Amino acid sequence: MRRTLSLFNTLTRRVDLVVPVQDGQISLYTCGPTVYNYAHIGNLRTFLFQDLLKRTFHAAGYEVKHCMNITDVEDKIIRDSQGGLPGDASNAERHGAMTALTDRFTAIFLEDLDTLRIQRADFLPKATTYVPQMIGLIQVLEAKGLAYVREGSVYYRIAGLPQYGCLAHLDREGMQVGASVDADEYERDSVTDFVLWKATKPGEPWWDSPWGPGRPGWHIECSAMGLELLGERVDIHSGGVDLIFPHHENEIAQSEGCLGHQWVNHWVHGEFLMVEGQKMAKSLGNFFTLRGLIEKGVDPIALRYTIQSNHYRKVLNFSFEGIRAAENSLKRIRAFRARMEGEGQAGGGPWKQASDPAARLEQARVAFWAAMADDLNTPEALAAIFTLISDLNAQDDHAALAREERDAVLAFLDETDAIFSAWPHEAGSLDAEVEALIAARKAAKVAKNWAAADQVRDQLKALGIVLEDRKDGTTGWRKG
RNA sequence: GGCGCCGUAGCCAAGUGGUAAGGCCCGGGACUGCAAAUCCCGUAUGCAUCGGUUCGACUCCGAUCGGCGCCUCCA
Repeated sequence: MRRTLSLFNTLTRRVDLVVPVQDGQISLYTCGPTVYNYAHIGNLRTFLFQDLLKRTFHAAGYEVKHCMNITDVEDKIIRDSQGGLPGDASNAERHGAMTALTDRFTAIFLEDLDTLRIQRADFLPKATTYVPQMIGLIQVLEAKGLAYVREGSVYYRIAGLPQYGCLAHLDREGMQVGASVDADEYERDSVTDFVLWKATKPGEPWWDSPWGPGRPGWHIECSAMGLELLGERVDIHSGGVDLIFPHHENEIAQSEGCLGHQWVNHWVHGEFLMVEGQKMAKSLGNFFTLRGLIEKGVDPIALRYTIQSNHYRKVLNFSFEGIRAAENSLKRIRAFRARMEGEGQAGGGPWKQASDPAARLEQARVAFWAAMADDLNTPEALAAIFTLISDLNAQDDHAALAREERDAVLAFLDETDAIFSAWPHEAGSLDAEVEALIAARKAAKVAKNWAAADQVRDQLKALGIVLEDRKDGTTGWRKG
């Protein structure tokens, strides 16, 4: 069974149904990191949103071909990697220094993704390995009259492409170009033209090209890798809102200028993250990396949940209070899972009303998917899970759910966890040890030696195990 | 100057023409040796403010106040 999904499309500014170019298959390009430093949690919000997007399509029955590039040549990378080299260093040495930096931070970035349970893309191309394709693309643009050379650099001629501005909804008349830092640095025909190939400068690594030594511009990287790995028609292209202009607008200009037809059907952008009500900035002391937060005791999965439980198109205000709320929300879902994995024990207090667990479950599934299909409305989708939890907890208190009903609920939790990856089945390898301690505690309880009984409970709590006494006199446990 | 977003309970947050989902926190009760988990009850006469349209508006329109983003560094 395949579900249809709709997403807000920056191109149309509407929530549009996603209709794949190839039935049942989604090609997804997401702009990856520039690997010159640690990713901060704002960057990671975008990657978490894209993981949600990808996993949702996968869970909805699509095959997803995902490409995320690694930008490993760029101004800041050059700035940070070339400092220790002598002025007469060879080009090979310069490339070596650049690669040393980018390899290091690429590895760190991938570790961060693993920590957050972000699935690896099918393709993780490095820009530096696609320079020939970039040069080829620029040559096509040159042949079509959309690019021109000035002093060893190549520029895109915006005036040659009528649809320029269609993504950002900007028109050239309304653009304020005075703020451009580079405005007079290059010999462009128009200040709005952008660079495709940069002529080399002293102290920079370079590649040979038909226009002399130089290096690719940032925007051309994504066009080249996207076209090469995902083809001429891509279903979804995604990034942070700040990439709408100029990066994605320029990608469209390059790719469509080259192809002569539309390249990407759906452009999807994730909003920014703020910290405690302010922009994240090193000067404000609120600049967080994943590793920094973990050092402060933040559970990375709580961060994942915090970010994914808010809508991706709304500014998210990160706070430690929010992390705490997320941790407690997750406890509730996980405790419910543990309860469903165990056996029921009826006999609770008052309740509102009986329900048919199977019908109630199906209702939750329908609500969950309706929310996810409507532009990834995760707050509403999670609400469907929480109301199910409340209803079935009450139900199970009174008339214990049968094994097959519990298994059906667990299947739904697995189905939703395939997207959120925050309430998986936890294998209990400590069983024997824990059971022995529980037996010891039971003996103490029978002897009404409460102090000894509580000591066992504290001992297990220190190991991350929470005990739950049941009505029938047995004791259950779970990680918590 | 141009384009655009947001303002819902202590905190987070969905809804967007038919009378306020959900989570966290908090108070009361049940259960328990005490807990934990769970359940039951309670917690916004109101959705920034002021007007307008409508049988009816948080939801549409206008104005105002407040916060934010983009207009070639940026997730």
